[in-house]
Amino acid sequence: MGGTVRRPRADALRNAERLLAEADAVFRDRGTDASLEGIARRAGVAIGTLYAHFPNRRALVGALLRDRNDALFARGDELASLAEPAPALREWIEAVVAHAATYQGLAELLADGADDAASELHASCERLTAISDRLLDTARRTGAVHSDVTGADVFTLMNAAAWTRAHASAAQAARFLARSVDGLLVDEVG
Amino acid sequence: MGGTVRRPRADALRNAERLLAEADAVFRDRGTDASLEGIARRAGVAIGTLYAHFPNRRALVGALLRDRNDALFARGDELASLAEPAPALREWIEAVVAHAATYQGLAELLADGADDAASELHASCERLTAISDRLLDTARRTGAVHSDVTGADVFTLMNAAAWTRAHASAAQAARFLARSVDGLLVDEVG
DNA sequence: ACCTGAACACCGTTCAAGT
DNA sequence: ACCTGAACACCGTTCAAGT
Repeated sequence: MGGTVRRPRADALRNAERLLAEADAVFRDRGTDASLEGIARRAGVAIGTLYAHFPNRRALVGALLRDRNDALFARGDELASLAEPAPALREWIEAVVAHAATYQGLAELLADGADDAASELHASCERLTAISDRLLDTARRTGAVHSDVTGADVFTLMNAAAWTRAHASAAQAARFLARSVDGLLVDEVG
Repeated sequence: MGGTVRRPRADALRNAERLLAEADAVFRDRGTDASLEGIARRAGVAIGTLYAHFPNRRALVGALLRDRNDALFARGDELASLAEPAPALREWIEAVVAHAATYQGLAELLADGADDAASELHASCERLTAISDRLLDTARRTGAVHSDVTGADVFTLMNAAAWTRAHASAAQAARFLARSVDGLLVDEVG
């Protein structure tokens, strides 16, 4: 109460930014299990500085994802107000899968984060599930989707598909995702 | 040529068996990424002994799986000769998923092993895919399964489902698997 | 023929000391 | 207010020396 928010020191800000930039590069290359010491080294700071800014690996990943998450949530809200709910749901799932596959290991962090309230990624997992539920609701009203599918089901599917992207050929992963999404939708046969 | 196969020394045999027993226990507990040093310690041997018997982690996992794999392959051959191909395929998939989920991390080793001819698990991955293809063939002949599904698709699905078992609630994982298998089968509606 | 364990290179995490 | 880097505890992997 009455505590003034101090603006961070300029060097601290610069260090945080360099750490994020190097972490992004390294995680894209080697996945979210990559060495944190290597990231600090590449950013030109001591390992203690990395821990001062990001108390653990998930916090670092979470910071890296913040902007992309916001864009994803906004896109989800847009899609929810679209005329055709089936393509909207499909596009939503594809966007989230692409997101969850940006780093190898991220799908695991997300899947685990949904069930762990202490995870730095927990809130975004709940948001992804909630948006999925919303898209399903409208899709259900037009009979485009099977009636018993939940947002949690979609969240599970998205993580499994993202994981598959890192552990199967691109072709196999694409087939898996397409088949999974088809399984949610009610056959549009005459 | 003419080389006589030497029977291993009794102590070497005992060490290998203790290593396998402890590795199984530890892997069930902590997954296939668990410390090999810890396993050697628990088995009462030096770390070099573990490496002498099993040159790498995959070789250790592979040795552990040998018996279970044989049982699985035999079951697959049985199922292939069953009258009703749809339930046979379903049971096959469920058995393999249970197998691939015995250790956390095993689904990843299997998925990666399919594309890596150097992996100690490669041969069993190919066998699982081949048996899946056989079951699909007979299922296709009775029109029970979608015509474009391949053994590789089923293999991918099984790994994704096994991975999900370790990274979602049991209920979610079961729903995911059930929905995925349903997606393979042609609707049996009148 | 097999086993031991030191040796090397690496890592996560904390925290006293500096600026 | 922030940064440094030593300290501690741990690990994978190899290989010379022993039995």
